[in-house]
Amino acid sequence: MADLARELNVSMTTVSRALSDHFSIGPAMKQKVLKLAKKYNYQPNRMASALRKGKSKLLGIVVPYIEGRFFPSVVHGIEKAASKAGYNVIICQSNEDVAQERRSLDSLLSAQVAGVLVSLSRTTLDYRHFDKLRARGVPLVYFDRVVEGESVNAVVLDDREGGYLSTRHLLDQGCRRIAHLAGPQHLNIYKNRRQGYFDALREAGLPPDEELIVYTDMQQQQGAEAMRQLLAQPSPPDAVFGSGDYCAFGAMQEAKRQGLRVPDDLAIAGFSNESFTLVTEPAITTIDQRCEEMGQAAVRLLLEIIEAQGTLFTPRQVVLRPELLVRPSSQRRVEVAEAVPVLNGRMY
Amino acid sequence: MADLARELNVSMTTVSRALSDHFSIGPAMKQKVLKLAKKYNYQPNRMASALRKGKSKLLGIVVPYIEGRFFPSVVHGIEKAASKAGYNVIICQSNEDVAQERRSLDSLLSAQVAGVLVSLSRTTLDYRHFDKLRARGVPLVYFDRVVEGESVNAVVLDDREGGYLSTRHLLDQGCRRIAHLAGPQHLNIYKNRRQGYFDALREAGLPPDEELIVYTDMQQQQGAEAMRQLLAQPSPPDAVFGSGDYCAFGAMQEAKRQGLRVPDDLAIAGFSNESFTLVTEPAITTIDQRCEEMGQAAVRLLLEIIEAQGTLFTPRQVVLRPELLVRPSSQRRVEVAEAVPVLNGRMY
DNA sequence: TTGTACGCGTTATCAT
DNA sequence: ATGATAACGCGTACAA
Repeated sequence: MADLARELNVSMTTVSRALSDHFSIGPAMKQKVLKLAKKYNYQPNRMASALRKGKSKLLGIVVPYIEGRFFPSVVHGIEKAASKAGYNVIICQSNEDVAQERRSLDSLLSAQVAGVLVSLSRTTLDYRHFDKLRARGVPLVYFDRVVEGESVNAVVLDDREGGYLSTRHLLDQGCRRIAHLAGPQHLNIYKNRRQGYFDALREAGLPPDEELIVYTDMQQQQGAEAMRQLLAQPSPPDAVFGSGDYCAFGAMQEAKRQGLRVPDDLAIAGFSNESFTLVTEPAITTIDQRCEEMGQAAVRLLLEIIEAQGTLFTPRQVVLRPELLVRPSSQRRVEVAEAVPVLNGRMY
Repeated sequence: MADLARELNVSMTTVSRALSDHFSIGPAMKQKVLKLAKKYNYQPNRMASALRKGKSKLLGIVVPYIEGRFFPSVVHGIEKAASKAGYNVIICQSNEDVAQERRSLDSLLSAQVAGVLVSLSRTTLDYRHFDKLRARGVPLVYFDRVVEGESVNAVVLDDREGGYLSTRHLLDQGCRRIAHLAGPQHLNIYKNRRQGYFDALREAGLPPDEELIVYTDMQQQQGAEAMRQLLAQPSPPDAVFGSGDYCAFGAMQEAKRQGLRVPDDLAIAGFSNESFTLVTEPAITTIDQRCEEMGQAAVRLLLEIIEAQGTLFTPRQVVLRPELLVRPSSQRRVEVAEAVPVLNGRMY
């Protein structure tokens, strides 16, 4: 900037204003400055700007990990929305570890981020480390794995609705003994999916049967193990709603191994729309979590809060509607000819 | 810092030095400062530090997108390695678009990153925008989709070896007419995979047959379409080596649809170890690309260059060895009982 | 061992 | 419409 100012025989103030399109600078001057800036390949130093203004153009993300389908897609959505708004995104992984989550937050604070998006680690039971953000006036939006309550900003999928839709669908297919592979109940996503399952049963006038609920860690093996338990019962289930695709798939494998036909003897539904659910035989009915929308919604909310800095902002919880994807694993009566499922995957 | 200095009746210099563990500060003083810093919840301002020192603790990543299996895993590896070294990572997506790739670089320069990791967009044919980095003294490491040549720093998979291993394996299974679903040849990864295919054939004394090579965009549908073409030929192939898992899967579906048995009538191998390859029937033989290692290796190389700033550093190309994962889609003679394949996927 | 004073690149304030 | 100046938070050359 100093170079430009010298060459144009104006002050740095003028240059700065011209570059940031300040109204008090004449169009002629602006043109001259911009042209010279281009010529010299001037790059604004955002750090200096942020230091001076006390406002950076950085957002922080803290996720448990970047793998599988869910988090990468959400991050994808976040980065897309953020960059459109002129923000860059710093990403941190907590690796499902509170201590690392804490360190990530400190790191982001040091980096002077303008706001933070968090999905809680599985081992986070105490939320005090997030107070630091508040204390420093850094807005926070949770997504998916959130702190419950009206006092936080959060974007979540309606997991209850997802559980409800799945179970309801299985009921519609004529199933009456629907088992549920539940996830760790201290995570509200799994609690809510189970609640949706209960709600659908109740609505259908079926009493919940504890025998039909198996608690798992959501892995494929545990799904298979759970299936073994369920099939060993005197009156085994005629359908399974799994809280996740991996365990649902494990259950399906075990059922097939024992000679059951899917969906005729046993209908199956999973959760998360993992890409592999499209290529199993049969393809697995599942719930799409609107990952990318979730990321976008989270960024929108966060930017809103950032812009409302100073003003009082009433915390808001955004709830996204899940989408039920009906596939052969649960379709007992095929009414319409089914299109061949196609992976719309990337080239790698 | 000013507050601490005042409270301890020392200068900011002393505080600064104590916090950065400078040798000229006595242990007693250090303790006092650190204690008070903790009490006041002091967070260093990295921006100010970076501005002053001209060196930030930020690395930039530019990837085409964050989806599928490959890039998320590499990013995972990068973030892990970077944070271990005290760096934060800013992530940008080019969305396979040169213009956006350019903007991402500008953005990262503005953010004053200490170094950049890039995997080229599919539409990048001209590399001049990367000169800006050099001009500004910002080290650059390419990974996977790289600029060819000895003059750049890069980490790549030995794609040729991957193609060779796959084809060699198919030959070992007794296949003699091995088709190849090739990818866009201006991307070296696909060129190299094809080269490996050629090499294996030559080694086995088989002449390459252009009839057996179909060029695709790597999508599932094109794989199926390619399979149709191949099976319509007078002497159809007895094996297919696909440059990617999606097109290999499309080919397999089409083959099954036409009544062929896999692997007996047609053996199939893909590339990339997408998670779905484990759950198809049969599970698809593929090549693991060592995604996480690639990320780590890229960071290691980048940090080496950063630390060698000023010194002359000879550009280096790191080549990772691919791993062939043999699965039922290509195994004609099962010699050992196969363990049940298990998705080691995350809980979502 | 500690302190003084300046500068990193930018922008807000006040003056012209 | 433009300029002079100070300040954001930190690190360091130099002096003490």
